[in-house]
Amino acid sequence: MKRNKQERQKLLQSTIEGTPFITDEELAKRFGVSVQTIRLDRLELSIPELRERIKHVAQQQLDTVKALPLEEVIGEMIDLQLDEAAISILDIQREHVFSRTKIARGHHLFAQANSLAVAVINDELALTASANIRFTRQVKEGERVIAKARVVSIEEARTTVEVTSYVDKEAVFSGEFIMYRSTGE
Amino acid sequence: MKRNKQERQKLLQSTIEGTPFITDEELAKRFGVSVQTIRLDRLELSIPELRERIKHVAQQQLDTVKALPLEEVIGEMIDLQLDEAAISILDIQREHVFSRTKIARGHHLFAQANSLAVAVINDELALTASANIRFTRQVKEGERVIAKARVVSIEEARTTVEVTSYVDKEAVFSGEFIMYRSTGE
DNA sequence: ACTACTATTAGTACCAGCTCTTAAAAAAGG
DNA sequence: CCTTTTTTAAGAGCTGGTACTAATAGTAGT
Repeated sequence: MKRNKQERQKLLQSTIEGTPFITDEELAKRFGVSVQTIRLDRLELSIPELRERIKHVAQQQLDTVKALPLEEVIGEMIDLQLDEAAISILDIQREHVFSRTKIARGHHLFAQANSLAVAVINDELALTASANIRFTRQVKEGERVIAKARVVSIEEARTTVEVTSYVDKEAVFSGEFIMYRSTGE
Repeated sequence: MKRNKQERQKLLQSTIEGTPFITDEELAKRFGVSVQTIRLDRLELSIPELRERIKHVAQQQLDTVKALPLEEVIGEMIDLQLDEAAISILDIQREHVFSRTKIARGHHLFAQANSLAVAVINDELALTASANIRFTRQVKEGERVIAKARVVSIEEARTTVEVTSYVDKEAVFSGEFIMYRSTGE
């Protein structure tokens, strides 16, 4: 049953990926084989033992806890002149793309632009009222998106912000954001 | 040496908090006491053992990773008729709102609508080409947003999808998404 | 000095969840 | 049938502990 082994190992891999906190014993029960077989499989697939897996996950947490401020701004703000202009950078990583095509999902580019539009407003409250956006080129995993926001008009309670995002000087996204603002409330 | 004990326990607490991946043995060396003393201290301070500590940290990581937008669809899909219509639900929680005002950030509503527009397309590849959106009412933490997508026209390589999102039958967001589609590639 | 008490250390048995090794049984293929 | 692959078993050893018992050191009270 060569087939069975291969299939089991594939399943094993994805099972452990999905639920890394699983012991060999539980896996053995789930697949209807002995614990030894599971261990052989892990050996062949170079999957570390439970404790190592847990440690690894925890290590990531320790590493990223300080890097992830659950930001108000999506991407890294590198320039900000209130009511005038702002620039932010977003590195497209695995979590931003469709797993199949590796193309960035639109809402991440939107999020970067939108949060930049919010940040550039020099007021207590800034909310997006409407937006008109275009995705002009696909962005792939690994690319760095630079979003540039420019305030084009300030009216009573509305501000218009234009955001264009680039990868290597090439425009990939552009949008006009009508922002609602109010000092009170 | 009552004092010494108290001081050691305080130090122990902060040491473990700072570097949770430390064994009792290492701690014993660091404080110049026996391993048993460290264990007594942990017992008195209700500090769990190394493995439990690692597990705890990892568990947090796993929780946040799974809560983050790793999903292909933002929100929970509750109805899907390909190339026709789709409905999804998104509960607005703390991570979706501005911490100060508790108002949902626009890009989350956009993300829900956009990913719904992508999902309703019956094709290999579906990308947002452009969108025209309006935020018609603020959405607050705790509210449930129901997004309804409707395919309005299918052309050569473009499909137009209209998405309107509601909270309690009241429209909070609406958008027209021009989607690029292609069976090949 | 004797006693009481706390703090520390030591030692033993046990546990989960493994690794590593040797070996035998079972299944599949030629 | 024999060979090879796959699976299972059995045993020793490891880490980092828990739980429990007991001995020892130090300190204070009377």
